[in-house]
Amino acid sequence: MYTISKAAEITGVSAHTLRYYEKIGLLPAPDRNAGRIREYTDKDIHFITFLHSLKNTGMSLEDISEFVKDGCILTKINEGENVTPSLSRRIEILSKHLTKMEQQRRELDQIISLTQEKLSFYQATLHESKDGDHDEA
Amino acid sequence: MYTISKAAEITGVSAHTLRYYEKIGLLPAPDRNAGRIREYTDKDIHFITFLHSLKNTGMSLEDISEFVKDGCILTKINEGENVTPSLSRRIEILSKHLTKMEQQRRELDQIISLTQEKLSFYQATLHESKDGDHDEA
DNA sequence: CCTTGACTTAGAGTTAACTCTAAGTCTTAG
DNA sequence: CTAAGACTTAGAGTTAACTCTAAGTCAAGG
Repeated sequence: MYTISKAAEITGVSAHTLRYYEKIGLLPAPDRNAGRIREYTDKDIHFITFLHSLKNTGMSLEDISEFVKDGCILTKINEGENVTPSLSRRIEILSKHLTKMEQQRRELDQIISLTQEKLSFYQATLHESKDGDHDEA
Repeated sequence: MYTISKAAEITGVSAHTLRYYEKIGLLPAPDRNAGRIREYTDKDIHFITFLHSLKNTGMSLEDISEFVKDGCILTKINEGENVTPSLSRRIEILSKHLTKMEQQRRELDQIISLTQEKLSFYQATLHESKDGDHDEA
């Protein structure tokens, strides 16, 4: 069990932002200690970290919202609540996001490869120049 | 050779934004037809697409700027201009970005796997329910 | 010749996503 | 008992990255 500031520290999302996310419905409200103070569980922490990853990979809060709510990913879908959208709708949303993420993954891969190439080239150059040119400008 | 609006169409970056990027120094100024109208080459288009990928994968313009300028990735580094930073500095910058992107890729991979799992689960459920439950809410 | 699409500068407006302030309450540990 | 850290609502301020408007110029095509 973690307080909001502890959760902030662990996840890298500020306490302010955690309350903000809760307010806009992006995060489920955590349980409260004696009905007063937020108590984040490991599961909550995990979920927050997951959202943070989605953000880091360039997804907007709006998209994340649709993704986690309608897609119900990582949230309880088997507890008999009647709030889940239809199966085929969920499949549609998840497929859409999957396609987008796979495209993004390809782009990222390409950039990583390019960067690695460039980097090896530089490093080779640095080695060669040990007896000859010098480096600093 | 492409006009700005053609380039916009191809790359998905608006003409406005192309001029904006040029203005803030993110894009090199393309050659002009009779010194007046921007003419984008295939190389320019390629570079713009590359920048767009960086953006899509969540990099800020500031980071992109540092990445493409100091890292000199995809830009001319072998034409005897004295503007390149030192080799070791470039290596440092590229390494830093590479680490960040690799972390991002790990996160993205994780999300993709999770999504794929969820999706197969849904699809299996959909198949099973062919004789029994029905789908639409 | 006039419309279309390119160009310019300068600056205003917008949207997303925070980020903070005010102004107050409550509770527990020292 | 008081300071620290939790909480509340309501709303103001900030930053990034566009996005658009104004108000004008210029050149080529139908």
